[in-house]
Amino acid sequence: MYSYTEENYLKTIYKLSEQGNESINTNSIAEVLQTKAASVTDMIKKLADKKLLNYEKYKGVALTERGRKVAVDTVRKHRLWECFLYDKLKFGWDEVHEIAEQLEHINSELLTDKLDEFLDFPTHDPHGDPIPSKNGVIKKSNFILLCDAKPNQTLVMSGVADHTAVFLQHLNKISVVLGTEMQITEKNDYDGSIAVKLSGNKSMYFSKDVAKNILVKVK
Amino acid sequence: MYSYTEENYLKTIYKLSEQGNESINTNSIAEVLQTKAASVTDMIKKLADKKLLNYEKYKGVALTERGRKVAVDTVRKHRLWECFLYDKLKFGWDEVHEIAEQLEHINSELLTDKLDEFLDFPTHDPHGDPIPSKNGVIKKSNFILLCDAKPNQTLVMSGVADHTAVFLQHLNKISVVLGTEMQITEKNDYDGSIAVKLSGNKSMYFSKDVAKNILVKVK
DNA sequence: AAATATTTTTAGGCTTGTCTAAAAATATGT
DNA sequence: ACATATTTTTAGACAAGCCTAAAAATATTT
Repeated sequence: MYSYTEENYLKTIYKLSEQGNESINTNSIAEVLQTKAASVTDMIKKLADKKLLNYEKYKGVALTERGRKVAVDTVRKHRLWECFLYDKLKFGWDEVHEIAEQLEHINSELLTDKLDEFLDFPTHDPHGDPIPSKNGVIKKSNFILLCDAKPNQTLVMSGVADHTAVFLQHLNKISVVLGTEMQITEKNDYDGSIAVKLSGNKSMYFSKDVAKNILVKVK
Repeated sequence: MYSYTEENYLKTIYKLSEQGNESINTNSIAEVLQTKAASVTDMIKKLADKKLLNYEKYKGVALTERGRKVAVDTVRKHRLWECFLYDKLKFGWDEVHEIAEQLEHINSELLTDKLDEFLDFPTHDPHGDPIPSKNGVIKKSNFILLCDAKPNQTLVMSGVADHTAVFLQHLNKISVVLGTEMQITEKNDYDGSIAVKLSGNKSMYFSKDVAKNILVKVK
């Protein structure tokens, strides 16, 4: 239906839209896709011709409903494959993204449905991101950043704001995984660092850089 | 490493080689890949430049050792994915090929290894074809065509010579699956048809057209 | 408001993989 | 063996997706 490249453009524009930006500009797409602005302009025109984007010269782009559907479907496939790689093949959560970048372009609706069923209809991928439903609905998570959480509540580690392998590997190193429970015991205004209490009377410090990339929910 | 298209050319040349032909000619590749001879010539030159094929103008091509390795690895991935689709996702054996044609191009050695392990190191795909080992060795099956088998031996249905969906669906219809046991009770020279006895005192007729596409092994 | 800086688009070109039409080589038939 | 048929290759073109360099539009400074 749509090419590998077209799907990647749509997915990128979708993700930039999710990050708040109303209208997406050429350079930001180029940066994410590691390509040049001129190439982005070419593709934007093509996708606008196909009614997947609304585009006015020099004014940036926004997804149409059709474009959004294609993007969300690609995200759905990506996250389902990540679940497969993590749950079934025992890949680490720092390894799944790269392979899912390829698998997300496999074109078979029946395959996606059967994979979903095989995985027992997961709601979140290994990084805590929600998996869109077949008809394109994404359940908004009510997660907050650890650095914004209040002390003395029981918090459950539920996701990440930084999806890079290096950050995920750092969490591995300090044994922080999805489901880890903690209570903030101390917040230091000076450097934004946070001390928490974990189960079994263990405690741990998070620098601001780490705390601002950890998503938790209040238990 | 190699493009989707390059892998498909190498796989096609490999399969044509397996079917006996010493040197593979341009037109037969074009026919399998549903493309034109001119396109094949272009790609052949490219693959020969990359030392994946031995090629002399107007004399056809043969895989080099390197080319064979790439082709066999693609076949390995294809057949492993077919096992996954059939065993885990419960696709029919007539449905798996088409999807595996896409999945075989996913590029991750670790993924292939972990998939192999997840499937418990299968030796044959859902059509009875052998799965090459990681280092490129294929165990030759000692299967014979049903039409060449002798009467009064116990035969085990073990593979197919025709991999098309229509043939596989026909076998579904007559309930012939891998593992079905039978004994030939009658061979008709006139039309090549064969009568067999199945378990539970059931019997069945195979036309020559069907019998020549069923592979069995003697129990 | 003019000058400067930044962003975006256009113009033209490259590679991959495809095509058609014509030329060249090989194979076949008499 | 020579004419004809078939196969293969070459030549030139096209679409997708990318590039660089230059031009045009927009944004920012002063």
